[in-house]
Amino acid sequence: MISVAAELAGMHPQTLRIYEQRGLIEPQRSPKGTRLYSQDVVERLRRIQEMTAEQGLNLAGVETVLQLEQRLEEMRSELAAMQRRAAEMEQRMAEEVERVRRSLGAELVPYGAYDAKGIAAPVKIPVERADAG
Amino acid sequence: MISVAAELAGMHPQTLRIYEQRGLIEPQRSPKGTRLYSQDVVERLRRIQEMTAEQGLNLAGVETVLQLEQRLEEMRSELAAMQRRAAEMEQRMAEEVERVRRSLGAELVPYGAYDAKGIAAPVKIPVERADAG
DNA sequence: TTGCTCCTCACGTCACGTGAGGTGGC
DNA sequence: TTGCTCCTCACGTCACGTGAGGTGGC
Repeated sequence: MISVAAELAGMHPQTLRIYEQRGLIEPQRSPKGTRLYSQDVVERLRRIQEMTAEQGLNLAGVETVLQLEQRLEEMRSELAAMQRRAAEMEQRMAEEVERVRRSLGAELVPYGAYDAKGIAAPVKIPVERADAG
Repeated sequence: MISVAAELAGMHPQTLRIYEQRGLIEPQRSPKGTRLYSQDVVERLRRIQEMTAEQGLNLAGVETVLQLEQRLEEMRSELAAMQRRAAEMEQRMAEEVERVRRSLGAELVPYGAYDAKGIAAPVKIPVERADAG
């Protein structure tokens, strides 16, 4: 399996062993000790190859860059989640304002349910106000 | 000035010239061509020294890491701005809802503020119904 | 003159990758 | 046996830092 992975990553098999020793990759092992390389590991190897061969990083740089890229990725998704939440909140708030505004008129009308994300249950509103008679 | 900056950064003066040639730093120049190192540049040099000497990065790695760190910093501030905006919006919306509710008169009384997750709180409704009297 | 600056060239060191050498199981 | 795997050791190369050498202005 090491020869296949090395071929796929464009590297020398011995290089893969060295990278493993340095903790850059962690291939599985067969019961007999043969290294088994998953698709993920091969992708990581390609990424490393790109950094070392094309950009000229050394292995210390590769380690640091991989860590930083992971943090960047985490932050990206955090930011995306935040944007979703903000948009959601904005919409909900706008709906709430609209709903309450409507209730200023002659009648209070029931409004649609909130979605399934653990939001407070909708409240049924009396159709006529007590002093409206 | 190069000797002072080199001393401050713990480097050889010649190393500073090499870093400049590689585009890692950009010191000012006096009218006579002498390099002038600002505090910012010295800080950057210290950061580079940390990466090369302590972490063992080469210059290609330093370049990449510095770029990544800058992007991370930008993202951090973007995230912070986003959080501020969300909190602001939440407050504004809550105020709006409150204001409109008040204008309904005495009967509709909201209870409980919105919680931190931007979830709408249930609304307390007048107990009397038109047909209940 | 001394002590700084500017520059270029050359050497020493170290990290890294590759190859060789020797082993063992299908 | 062939062709793979496992491992360790050693060499070649290259990047990098340092020093030397020679210049010029306060």
